[in-house]
Amino acid sequence: MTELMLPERQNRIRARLAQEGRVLAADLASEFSVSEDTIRRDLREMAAAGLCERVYGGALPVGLGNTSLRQRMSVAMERKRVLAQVAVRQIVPRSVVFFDAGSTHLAIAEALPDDLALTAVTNAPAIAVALAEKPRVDTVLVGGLIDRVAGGAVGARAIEALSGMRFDLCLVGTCGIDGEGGLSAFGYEDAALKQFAIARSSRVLVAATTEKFSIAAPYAVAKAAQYHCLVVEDDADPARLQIIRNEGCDIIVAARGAASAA
Amino acid sequence: MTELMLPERQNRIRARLAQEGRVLAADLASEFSVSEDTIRRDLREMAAAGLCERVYGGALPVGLGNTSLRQRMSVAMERKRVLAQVAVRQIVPRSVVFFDAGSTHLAIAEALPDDLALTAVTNAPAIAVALAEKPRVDTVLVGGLIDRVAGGAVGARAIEALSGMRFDLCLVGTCGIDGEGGLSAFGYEDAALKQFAIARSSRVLVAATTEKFSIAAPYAVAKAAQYHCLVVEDDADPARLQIIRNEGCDIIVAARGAASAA
DNA sequence: CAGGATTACGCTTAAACGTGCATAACCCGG
DNA sequence: CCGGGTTATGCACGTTTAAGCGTAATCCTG
Repeated sequence: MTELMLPERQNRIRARLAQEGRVLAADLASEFSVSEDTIRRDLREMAAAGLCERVYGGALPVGLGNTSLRQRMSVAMERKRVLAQVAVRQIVPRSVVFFDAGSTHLAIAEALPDDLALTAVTNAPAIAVALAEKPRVDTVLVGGLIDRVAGGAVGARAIEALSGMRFDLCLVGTCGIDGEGGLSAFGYEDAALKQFAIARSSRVLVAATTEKFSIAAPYAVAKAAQYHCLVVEDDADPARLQIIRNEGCDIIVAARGAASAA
Repeated sequence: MTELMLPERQNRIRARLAQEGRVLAADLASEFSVSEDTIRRDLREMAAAGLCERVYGGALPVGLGNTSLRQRMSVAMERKRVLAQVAVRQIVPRSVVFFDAGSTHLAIAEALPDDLALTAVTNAPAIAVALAEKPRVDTVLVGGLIDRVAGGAVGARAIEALSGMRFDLCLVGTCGIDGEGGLSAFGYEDAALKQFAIARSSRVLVAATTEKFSIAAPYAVAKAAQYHCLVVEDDADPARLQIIRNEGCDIIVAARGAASAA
């Protein structure tokens, strides 16, 4: 077997993932005649780029049931709940709020108090289910083809459905935040929908767990200047927050335990 | 059987849970060639993540987050699962299927086998969430204002979204069945949506628990001649079934215990 | 209420892991 | 041609993880 260049190797790994539904680090190492270390590095990179999901012993393709929202819900749930507690206070009664898909927003939907009257619009079925529990919330579902990874409807139909609406507040999710506070997403259509929702909202709020700061996703969604409020955890890097604050964003730090604002 | 990685194993357990309604630790251990201890660990983790309910000897599925739907689920949960097992066999691979809102259809969505490829269209967020767990199902969400009672989107926007589609199979719910097999619904808009979906489907299947035969809902949806197949429980009144059969419907009786049919 | 089945818990082992570092290949501006 | 810088890779190290085993506690059943 002729020696492969790095991108070739990663492409082959992707192909095998798609074809066989899984890859083992040891297999790949012997197949490509490289050390398992190298393979692990590849898999780590690919996972960071959203091309696969890292598991012990190898990797699995994204969205094979393992990336269900419910699964993501189970990781860092506690942290997301803390963010949600704070974010909920930013919602003014009787306003029209867009809930973007995402586990953090699911936590926010669950955290809504029972006496809060609201018109909620969402493209994520799981969020719609959570909202149905809230007696005073009218829920509008945005239809379209469901993106497994995003966990919500995206694409032309979803955009079309949004085009007749305006929101008082947009809760937009992000897959990664760069140094200047720029948001990015893993999916092309997902990114487009987020941009569209932002453009139709008078106020935009982003809630992000700390790990989002070390993830770079391929598709840009918005710069810091385009959203108004960022809710972060108390272990976020203050230097980076200051940069974003300088762009004109309000930053709310959700302290664990006592959820107080700054 | 090739050795499975941890997330794969847990996914399979989930699949079996959804499909068979329960799992036994001992069975899973021998099936996956791991110790029961490992299986118990899996089940414990899954239970902690809210993916199943731990019981002595194995685990049971846990309903989705929706309370009202969940309540309805738990009432006739077991009966609906039996209906679902039978109804699933009526779904031909690679077809386009409309799932009307309703707890019975939620049970059907959960009962879909993992290897069934399908395009599913639904107006119920809870069903969309269940479908998202199925790796080979493309899910299209029908948007609109959510009707709390029906548990799905209804009204003008939902109708509009449906108007560009045609279905190979329509799983339509009913609130009541009258003496001649006529279907009825509690909601005006809900009834309209059902009629619209039926009109756009080449085949229509109704799954109804026995209590539906003694309920009369205010809005008529369809007569027996308009649907092709009715799945009922084994305690349904044969005389009434015969009347409906005379209208030209196939009737499939789902026997409890042995869910075997042609 | 006794006995077998099932379970949680702590411990152990081997595999897989991430990291830091060294090496070698390559690129590119002098 | 040459020397600094970058990149891909492999290796050694200590760490983490998954899974099995033994034991004692717990649960069902008759």
